Amino acid sequence: MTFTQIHSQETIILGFHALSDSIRMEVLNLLRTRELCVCEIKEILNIPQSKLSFHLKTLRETGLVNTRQQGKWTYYSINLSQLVALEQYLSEFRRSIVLLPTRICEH
Amino acid sequence: MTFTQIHSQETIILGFHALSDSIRMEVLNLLRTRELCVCEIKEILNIPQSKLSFHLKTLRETGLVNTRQQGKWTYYSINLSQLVALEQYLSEFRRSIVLLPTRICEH
DNA sequence: TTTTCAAAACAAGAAAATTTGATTTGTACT
DNA sequence: AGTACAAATCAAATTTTCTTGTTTTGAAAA
Repeated sequence: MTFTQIHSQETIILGFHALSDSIRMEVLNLLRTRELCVCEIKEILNIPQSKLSFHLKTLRETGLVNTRQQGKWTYYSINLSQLVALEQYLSEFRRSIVLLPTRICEH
Repeated sequence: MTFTQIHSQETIILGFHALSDSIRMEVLNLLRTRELCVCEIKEILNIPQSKLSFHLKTLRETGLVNTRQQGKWTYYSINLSQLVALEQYLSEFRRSIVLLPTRICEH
């Protein structure tokens, strides 16, 4: 790769994987304007607690969300920097593209 | 969602899924500066033809690559517009984020 | 029309991700 | 200590994705 790479390719790939699920996307959408605790997300999405926990773990592990524990509750919020990292990866990748004319395979 | 959505959420999710695999990413990288036919990609990546075909299908179905048939060969190239669509989705999503102070769950 | 080669499609098996229900952990309250 | 609730963890079942080897399709050349 010829362009800046702060995050490893593996980190980027895991990030895109985290974004490739509708439940995880819904969670990120909910967190766009405010932090929420698990029980709130669970009630809004109306899914089992362990299922949500699984997806929250994916989002946590890929750095897309932050967590904050307060008493019994755990609050989740968006981690802007990781989102920006993925955005920049795509942006740099796209800018590195050179559209060349058709060619011939030498086989 | 409060912002522009040209592509359906499902299309976006499938797009991110396509980007969440190292072989598919390597293919996209190879296509950054030129189109290549399947046999060329296969030799560069050194993977079985059917395996490559599977991943190329994913890239095709999600609109990330274009194909051009010439004689016996099929040339693959990057579809810029789909890449831009994913980039814009991330960009708009990120810009829609409002970082608010901590709050309290009303449970 | 037979042969050859590129590449898609297919079917079966393997691996990975997701779902489900149950259990555990941690914190606060009595 | 005992109870209650939030949320993580775990194990088993299910589903989806990926891999492998084989077969089929299509285009060109003999």
